[in-house]
Amino acid sequence: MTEAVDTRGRLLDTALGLYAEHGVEGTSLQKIADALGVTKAAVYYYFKTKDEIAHAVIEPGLRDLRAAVTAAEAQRRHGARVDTMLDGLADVIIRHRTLVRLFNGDPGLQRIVEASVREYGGVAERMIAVLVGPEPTPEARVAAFVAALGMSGTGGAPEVADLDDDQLRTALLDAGSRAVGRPRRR
Amino acid sequence: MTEAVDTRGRLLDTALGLYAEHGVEGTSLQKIADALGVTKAAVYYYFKTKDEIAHAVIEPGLRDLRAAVTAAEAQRRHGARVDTMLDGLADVIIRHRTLVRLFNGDPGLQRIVEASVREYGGVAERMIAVLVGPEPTPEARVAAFVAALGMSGTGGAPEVADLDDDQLRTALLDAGSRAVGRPRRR
DNA sequence: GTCTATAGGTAGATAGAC
DNA sequence: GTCTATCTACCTATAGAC
Repeated sequence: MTEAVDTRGRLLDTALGLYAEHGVEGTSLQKIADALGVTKAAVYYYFKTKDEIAHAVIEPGLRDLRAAVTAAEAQRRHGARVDTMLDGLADVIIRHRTLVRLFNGDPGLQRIVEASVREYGGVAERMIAVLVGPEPTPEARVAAFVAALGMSGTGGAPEVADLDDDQLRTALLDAGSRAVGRPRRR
Repeated sequence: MTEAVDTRGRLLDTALGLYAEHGVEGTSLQKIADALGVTKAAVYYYFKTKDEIAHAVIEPGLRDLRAAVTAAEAQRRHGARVDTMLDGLADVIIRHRTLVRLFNGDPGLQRIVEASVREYGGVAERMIAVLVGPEPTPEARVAAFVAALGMSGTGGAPEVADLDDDQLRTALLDAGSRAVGRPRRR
């Protein structure tokens, strides 16, 4: 614990907020520096390049999602794999509301994610594979995408920002489960 | 019908492709001009500003979506309103695969859309209102967003680009209908 | 209808003072 | 750890030739 404020952490928070507003490619280092109240040169003290900032912004969300996918893959039966996956996805969405929306939508952020294949490791593809299950029909693939993209997009939408974490988590899980054809009992 | 190629139309197609790759704010006039094989000045012959291009790119999709929402609102019973809305949304998604994905995800494009409120007219809000119905519980609101954003995001996803229009349309409609709790009969 | 040329500004990135 | 100053490259946009 240092006495100084955590400038690096504040920088990442600031960058995420600006990404949500202007997209990654629309967010200049100047904008980040201005919003943070420092100069561009100060930003370069923490990160060597612009891409490195975006990379650091998405890292925590990517870590949590990878853990959720791994937990789902560990289940033996298909039904349990799907349930565990959607449950873990809902948790990740709640913990990273803004980030997950950009992850699905902003082309600039997607470019960053795909460029760093090492850490990425195809986590989205693994998630879809779990949701699709052993019979990869077109219908099953589309249903998996609708559930995953619908839950992610909704979790980051400003229109549901008024819901508290528990309400949103439960409602996302219900809708996503129905989309893949596994409605939850009440 | 002119002998000359439709440069203005090619320009809009080119811009949409670049938007999908780099986002609206990451797409410069230079990139558009280069991809088109002309100079920036030629681009300015057709459009006075950068925003005007983005505006023209989204206009056809916005028109079709508005028509679909209006048709749904004209139905008397809630069930018919939802069915008509999802059916119309699926059609719009099929006709504008790339655009609809950006519409939901790219912050730069959303800024353009919201800036032109006249043509916009809150069509997204009207669509959600139709899907939510007379009882706007948090669960119903979330389900409406999951269906709409899930269908839109999936329709523009490169992973389903191999499906033909009819296959994708039917699968999107099935998954979206289940998400809002109105599963279709087969 | 497309071009060259250029204005005026901002981008990412670096060097070196404090 | 943050600053000033600066580089080169690119940006949007305009003026005017052909």
